[in-house]
Amino acid sequence: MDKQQPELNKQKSDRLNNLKQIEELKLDPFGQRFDGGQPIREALDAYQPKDESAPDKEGVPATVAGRIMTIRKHGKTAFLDIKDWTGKIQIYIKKNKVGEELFKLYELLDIGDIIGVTGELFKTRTGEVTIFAKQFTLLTKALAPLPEKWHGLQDVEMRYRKRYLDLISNDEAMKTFLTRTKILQRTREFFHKKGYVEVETPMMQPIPGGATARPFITHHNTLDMDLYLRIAPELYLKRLLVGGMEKVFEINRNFRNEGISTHHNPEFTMIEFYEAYADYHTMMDLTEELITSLAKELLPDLKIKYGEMELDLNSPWPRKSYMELFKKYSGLDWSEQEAVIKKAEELKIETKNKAYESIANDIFEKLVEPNLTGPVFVIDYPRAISPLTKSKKDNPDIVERFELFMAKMEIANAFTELNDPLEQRKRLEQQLKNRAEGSVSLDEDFLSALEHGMPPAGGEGIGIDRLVMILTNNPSIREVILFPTLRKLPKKTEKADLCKLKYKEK
RNA sequence: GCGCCCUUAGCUCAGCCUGGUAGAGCAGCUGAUUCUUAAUCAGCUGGCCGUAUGUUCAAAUCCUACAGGGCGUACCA
Repeated sequence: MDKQQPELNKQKSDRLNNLKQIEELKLDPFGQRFDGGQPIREALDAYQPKDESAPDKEGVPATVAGRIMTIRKHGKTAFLDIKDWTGKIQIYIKKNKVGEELFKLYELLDIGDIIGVTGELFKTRTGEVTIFAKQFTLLTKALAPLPEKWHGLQDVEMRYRKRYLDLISNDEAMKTFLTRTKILQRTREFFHKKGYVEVETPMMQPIPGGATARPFITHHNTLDMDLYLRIAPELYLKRLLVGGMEKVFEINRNFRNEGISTHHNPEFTMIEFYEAYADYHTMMDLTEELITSLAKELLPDLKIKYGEMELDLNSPWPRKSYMELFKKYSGLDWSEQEAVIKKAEELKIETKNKAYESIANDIFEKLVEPNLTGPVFVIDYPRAISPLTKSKKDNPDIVERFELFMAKMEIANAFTELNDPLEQRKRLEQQLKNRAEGSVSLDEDFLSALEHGMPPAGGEGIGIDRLVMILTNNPSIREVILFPTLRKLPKKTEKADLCKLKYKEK
């Protein structure tokens, strides 16, 4: 039972046919360098007179390049909408303006093709700024059709798998990702202005540290050793503090081999920054200043709508203690161990083989966090769940740590860094003891770095993806990561059938 | 990991409850059209109804399994 290979999609074969005819006209269907183009936004702006009494700038020359989104044919004339990443402009093509030869090429154009156009700006009868084409050139023939012009690409899975189609056909997606790069750029500028330097530390680490997530393992053949994709850069950045780099930041990916959800992607972007001679109060001020300045550019009044929630980012942001919040929402004092454990069992929280602090923290996550619309700094955490943090002077069981919550999500986590090597060893050993077998060994080199003296410092990590979610009002982390982690498709994936076809002919 | 939901033309979606020859819009093709804009008008093409198994005279529709995806939940100091 040999099933016939399905025929090439009709639309694709039609386009292939157009391509052949273009080649017969001695034109290159995949184009050449195109000089002198301007962003479409700029062309549109060039037409609009600044003050309204000024006359329209009829006839201003314009040259743009972009993808054809729609074609409205009228016999010997046509209107095309072409789009680049700054905007969309209408092109008017008239047979007796561009000449017989070019008009032949126009007739072979398809939606999705990329063209370059030179002409003059004018306003149509209906008031749309348009380029009256004198000249145009095909820069790339598109052999596969675009998604539907009005609804765009809706299929969520395909939007993630074929992000290029999402970017072409959904303006909102493009906008989100351009905003994301803006946020990254502004963040870098912010830290540079504060005298920080950007550094890069290993993504592949022999001992994964700085957090407790399960790591991804890989293997180096020549060295014949296992390496772990980092779960955090923390321990390396602290080594730099020891080395005398006083203000450092790193923006890069972390990898955690845990579940996937609307708030979790296995690889995610984090900025971590460390400042010598500072503490967690310094970090709070810095964070508030940074996020406020990022938000101001997008939402000048600093009032953010995120889904159903409304966040007011105007300073000052409240700072509330962990213990206080615990009491407020659980109705129990953190020190009432028996009552707390009972409550945990009621809430179906796993309590076996778990440290008390970790059980209590589960309650915190379940009962308190859903109330933290924020922005709010939760400060002063229990020591046992914060092994890298310095204790408060007046209470060794509480540490100088805060987490920033926005829209019920943990956005940032920061400490006054623990710089006592003896205390640090104790804490890490304790942590290892509490963990299941098969956990990783102690990072002795990190401890010896501390023995050489790390200045008192404040340090922090901010989850960039989640911050972008909030600032662009996206409900899923997959909407702000260009290529989110997805399952591999089963054997029967869609083939790039045209490529095969072309290859066969040659 | 568990629960609920989704998968039909290149794209956006109906049809499924109540089994009986697979529908629309966009896109595409042919023709008309020298200021249209979700252009319009006339005609046409295009489906392994996610995959596999059942039940049935008959399955897009009902059952089961699997795959991919979404949401929720769990895990993730």
